[in-house]
Amino acid sequence: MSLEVEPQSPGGRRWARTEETRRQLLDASREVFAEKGYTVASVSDVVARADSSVGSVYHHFGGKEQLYLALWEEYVDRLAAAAAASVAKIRKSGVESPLDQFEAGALAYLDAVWEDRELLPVFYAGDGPPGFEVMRRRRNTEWIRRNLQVLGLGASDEDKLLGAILTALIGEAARMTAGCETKRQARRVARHAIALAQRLFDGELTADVPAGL
Amino acid sequence: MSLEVEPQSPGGRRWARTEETRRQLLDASREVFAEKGYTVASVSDVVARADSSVGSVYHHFGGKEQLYLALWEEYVDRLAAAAAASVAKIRKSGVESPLDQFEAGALAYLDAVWEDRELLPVFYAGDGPPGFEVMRRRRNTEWIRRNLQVLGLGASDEDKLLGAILTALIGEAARMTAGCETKRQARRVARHAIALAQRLFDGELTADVPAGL
DNA sequence: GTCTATAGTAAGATAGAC
DNA sequence: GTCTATCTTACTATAGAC
Repeated sequence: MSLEVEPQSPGGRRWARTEETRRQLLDASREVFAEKGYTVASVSDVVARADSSVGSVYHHFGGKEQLYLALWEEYVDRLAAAAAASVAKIRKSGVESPLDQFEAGALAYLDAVWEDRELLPVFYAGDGPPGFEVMRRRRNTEWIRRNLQVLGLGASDEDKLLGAILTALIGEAARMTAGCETKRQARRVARHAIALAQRLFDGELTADVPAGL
Repeated sequence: MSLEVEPQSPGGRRWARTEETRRQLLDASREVFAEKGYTVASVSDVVARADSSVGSVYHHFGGKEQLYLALWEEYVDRLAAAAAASVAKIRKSGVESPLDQFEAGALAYLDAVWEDRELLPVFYAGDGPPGFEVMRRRRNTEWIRRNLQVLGLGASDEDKLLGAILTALIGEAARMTAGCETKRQARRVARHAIALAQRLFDGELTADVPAGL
């Protein structure tokens, strides 16, 4: 957007300062959105918390909505990365079974949800910018479907429904783990949810997938 | 609220007129909310469509939010009534199995969703008054749990999770049936969803429930 | 890049005539 | 009960100094 060509001062101060402002705003917005929700929270609330200014919000993000969206992007990236890393790791260790890979990925995902549990209600309370809920749903469903296409899910109505339900199932598991006090409890919930998910696959896949899976 | 003691004119005109205004506003709001969503739609839009006035909205409902809520109450009542009627009917005909009763109720529910499919996105798009999403979720979960307690679901974390997931499952089925062109397709989706739901019960209930179920 | 001060806008809500 | 006209409020978004 703006010209970033000016040479940074020794030690990268200039960039560091800019990035710091961005971070401060994101961190503050996380707190404020968590407390008040998107609709009620105002830009003033955020900048007050961040010890920054309205102008900076507009400079860095373009407005309240984009600030919220930026926070969300960071969040989903973090969760997706956790899941992907776990899957990569287990594949490297020689596990080929898609179901086992799903289990590992889902578990890592839900662990990450728990670690960052303060943030989940912000995006799942149904209080975001107009159109956000639809966007979030689409993105989640997309992601689940991509992760499950190894299991041979197609584009039939039945498979779409299954995909949507699995997405919802993971979503409910996420809500519940996010509400857990301890990581132990969260893990328990996660494992149970995954078991339920696998119960849904079972009937669906027995036709095509070798029994050894 | 106001004094309703004045004698109605012959044929109940006075009351009829009042009720008519209420209905016009509800019907108009249904259309407007369906087209623009809650946030974007304004009270003026609604009264324009209803050939009514802002004052009337505030007189009858108290504001935009309460108007939306009234529309929702009507909607959920209609769906719940359809489900309850179907369950009552099948029980009267001698069916005792909770699972069969669940099937009948869910099917009737989803049929009703399809009949009134224009309205579903209004309440499931995540665009309602602040706090609505939470309220809707609570209400749905409550309702599902009440309907399933005959199946012996308790208050453990596991059962809560199962309840939440079943609620979500019905929700996804509802979204999808609402998007179907024909009643035939909708039925297909509904049946499939119910089959998936029963797959979730199966593992859960085999311990307590006689095999004959 | 950061800030303060201000403008602009819109919509929910109310008062009061009929 | 119904309507019109108006008020009030609060926010997003911008302009412009530093």
